[in-house]
Amino acid sequence: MPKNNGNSDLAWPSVNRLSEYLLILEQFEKDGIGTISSSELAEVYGNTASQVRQDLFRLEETGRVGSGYRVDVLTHMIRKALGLERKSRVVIVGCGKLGSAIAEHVPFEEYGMVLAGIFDIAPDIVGRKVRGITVQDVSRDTSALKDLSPDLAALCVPPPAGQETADLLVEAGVKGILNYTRKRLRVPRGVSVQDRQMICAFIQLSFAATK
Amino acid sequence: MPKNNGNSDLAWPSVNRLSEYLLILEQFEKDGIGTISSSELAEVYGNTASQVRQDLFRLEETGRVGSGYRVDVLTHMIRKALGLERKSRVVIVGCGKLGSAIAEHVPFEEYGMVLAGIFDIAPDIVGRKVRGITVQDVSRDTSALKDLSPDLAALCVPPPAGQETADLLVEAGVKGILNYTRKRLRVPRGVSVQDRQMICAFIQLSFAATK
DNA sequence: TAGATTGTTAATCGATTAACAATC
DNA sequence: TAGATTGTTAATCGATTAACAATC
Repeated sequence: MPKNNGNSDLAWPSVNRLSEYLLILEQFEKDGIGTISSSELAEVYGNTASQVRQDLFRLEETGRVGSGYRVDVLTHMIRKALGLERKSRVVIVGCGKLGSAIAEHVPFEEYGMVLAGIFDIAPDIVGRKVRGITVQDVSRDTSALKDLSPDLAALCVPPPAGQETADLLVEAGVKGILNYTRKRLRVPRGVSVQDRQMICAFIQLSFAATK
Repeated sequence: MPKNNGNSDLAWPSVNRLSEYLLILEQFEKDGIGTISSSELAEVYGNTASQVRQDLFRLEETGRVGSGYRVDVLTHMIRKALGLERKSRVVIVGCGKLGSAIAEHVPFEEYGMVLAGIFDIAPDIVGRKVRGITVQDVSRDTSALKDLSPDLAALCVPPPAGQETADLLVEAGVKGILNYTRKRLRVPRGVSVQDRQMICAFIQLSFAATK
């Protein structure tokens, strides 16, 4: 039986769905459900069984003909395919409402990441403890950022500081930036930026909702 | 010259890009740039000139052969195509760090939306003023939500309350929900949900960054 | 005028859906 | 065994890219 080798590259739409399947499956796991079929997963996700199978087909090991997928095996395989054993080091830059929301609510440890540091420049924020981490001053001491050897960053500073801060991140070796700033960022090749402007989410939602 | 009628339906990937073009163009406008070419926009967005033209082609009125697109005309046409004259009424449910970040930083008014209300259930949050709006108690008075006749909602409550709160929103007539909760929501047909779990953004970023 | 650049059709590419044999 | 359901290939559909005539 031909098996798929784990390093086959996943299509981008597939990666997006897999990360969401993972959350769904973990919910199933918590609810004590041991096995699911592609059509059950499709029902919850909101796509087709065929697409689910096509997505899972790329994974190393998947289901059993006739009886479906074991939830525990599947979550493990998705984690592996998405590279969640990597222990990526995350930093948050800008610790206003949004930055601290991310720090406090995103379960990094559960998905192979570590919140390595939090930065800001405002005197009334620097020095505070957020989720057990002391907020450091980016402006004064660039080496502090570099010393953390961060892989990924969430950029939550006010728009005017966006590019400048992104440059610092790149210099510190960050390879991926989640941009919550309204400004577009210029980064060198090899660094990926995902734009996550909240207003766009609302615009898209408003379009979808009146369709 | 064949012109495109404004109600032609846009492809979903196109809608997503258009909402981001809009932010870019507004930045250009602020910088005093009056005209841009498809290749300049593509350069900033990070796609091809051909794709940009294909996206803009669907709009009612677009550019001028030989000399590019007028930034002001284009922003106006994108706004029109995305339906941003609609004055959608937005409510935020759950006013913790994330909910209040959205309330304070998302420029609803600039994009044809109104922040109509903010809700929570925690006694220490209800009654506070956030962006000039008094946080109301959802649990005690469901009619308060209904009275606002909300169109769109951002769901920022803790996971256990997700479905229950979504039900309230649907009952109040909400047609689109931005789900920041980790749980999947069940909603009737006709209501659209966009899942915006932050951890998924990090997972996707980590995958993209190590690609 | 010559150069630039859109509007728009056609070609290509990739992703989704359909189908069904294999088999638990 | 019969029913269910995957693994996997093929067919379809849609989106992106290429190309170029029209024209500012």
